[in-house]
Amino acid sequence: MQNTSDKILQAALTLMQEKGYQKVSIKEIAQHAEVSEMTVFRHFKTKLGVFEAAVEKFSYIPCFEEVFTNQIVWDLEMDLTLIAKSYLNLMNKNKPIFLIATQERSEFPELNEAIAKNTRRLKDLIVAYFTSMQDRNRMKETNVEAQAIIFLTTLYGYFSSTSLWKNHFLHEWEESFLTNTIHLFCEALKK
Amino acid sequence: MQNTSDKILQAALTLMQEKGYQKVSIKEIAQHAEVSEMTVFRHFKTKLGVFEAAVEKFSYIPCFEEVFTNQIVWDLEMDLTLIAKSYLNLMNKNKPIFLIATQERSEFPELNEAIAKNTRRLKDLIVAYFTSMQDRNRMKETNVEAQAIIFLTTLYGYFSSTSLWKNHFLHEWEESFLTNTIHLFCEALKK
DNA sequence: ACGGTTAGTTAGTGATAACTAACAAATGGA
DNA sequence: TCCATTTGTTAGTTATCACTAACTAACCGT
Repeated sequence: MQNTSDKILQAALTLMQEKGYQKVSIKEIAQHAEVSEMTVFRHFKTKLGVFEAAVEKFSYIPCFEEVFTNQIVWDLEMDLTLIAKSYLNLMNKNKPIFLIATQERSEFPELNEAIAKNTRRLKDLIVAYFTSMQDRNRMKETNVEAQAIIFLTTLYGYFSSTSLWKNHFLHEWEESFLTNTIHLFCEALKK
Repeated sequence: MQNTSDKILQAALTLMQEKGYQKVSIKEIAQHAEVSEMTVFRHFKTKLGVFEAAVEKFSYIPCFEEVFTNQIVWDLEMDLTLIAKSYLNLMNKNKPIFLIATQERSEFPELNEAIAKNTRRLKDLIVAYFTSMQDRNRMKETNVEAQAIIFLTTLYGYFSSTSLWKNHFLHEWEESFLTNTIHLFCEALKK
């Protein structure tokens, strides 16, 4: 069983990813956490305090470097699968924060930065990987940065549309999207 | 010069796409439109009324069918460019509504539906196009629906990330993203 | 059993915002 | 010039919400 603070933060995050920061009231959070309103203020002083503590507690910073140094096997299809899963794992663990960030762009622009920073790091690692694959003569000579960006953008599009929108065109394709996408990239880039 | 109603709707849309529906006050809209608060209520009765009128006035429904029947030349690269531009044109014209929709998912879920419907229509047209290209022996035999979905998801990822986030990994690649993406798809799918 | 920490209750404050009412000023066509 | 429509002004109502204060009840280790 979790303690009072955790119950509050969990409730806050759950409600805010649905409705956004602004539209969730302290009263609502308290009810959802089954504590009194006063308890929330005693633990976190302000509503902003609740929010910041929740973000702090639930944000996930991955270690991509470990993946790239230990799990790469220099087979384009297998490695792209690994990379895609690493990215989606990052985004899924940060999904509540991502969802709040989209609803509070103007109020908390720094929220996005936390996620974007990780994505940029991953992009650089993919660029390095592609370059190395070209050196090993297993990938066509193309602009590696462009390919890395397109790959990440596709994954972002997949994550974003499935997270944000229920009735998207991806409907019923969620399982096979990844394998089809990686197959496409391999067709285009493999040597 | 536009009339009073138009000035109000324009101001409302401009402010709401930045800050969301909830966080924009009637007072703010009135000031931005250079009218009095009362004028806003007299024209649209409620805040929701302002919003609905703005959405009505500024939503854009494209005619993809015209594009597909008249402008297709059965060259994969040229046609994908055309299709991509049609999609981005749709999304850009509906950008204000898209931006509000992302900030008000829970409050106005039907907003997304308006855009999603067009996207699904476009997807079906792309599937038909790909099928026809296979019949003409100009495209590899693959699952056309998967390819159509991946193509649209990539374009959606591009549009979404550039619209929502300032400091994304796409930075500085915005112009050449399209040509690189289309080139990738042609490499993978052309026969 | 005592004392300190933690939580609940209740009442209230101040700010904001949607919306109303009543009246006055400006505008513009016949 | 007169009338009708549109707009501005001001004052007020109602509701919500973040946040405070003061007191009380339960819990828990020593």
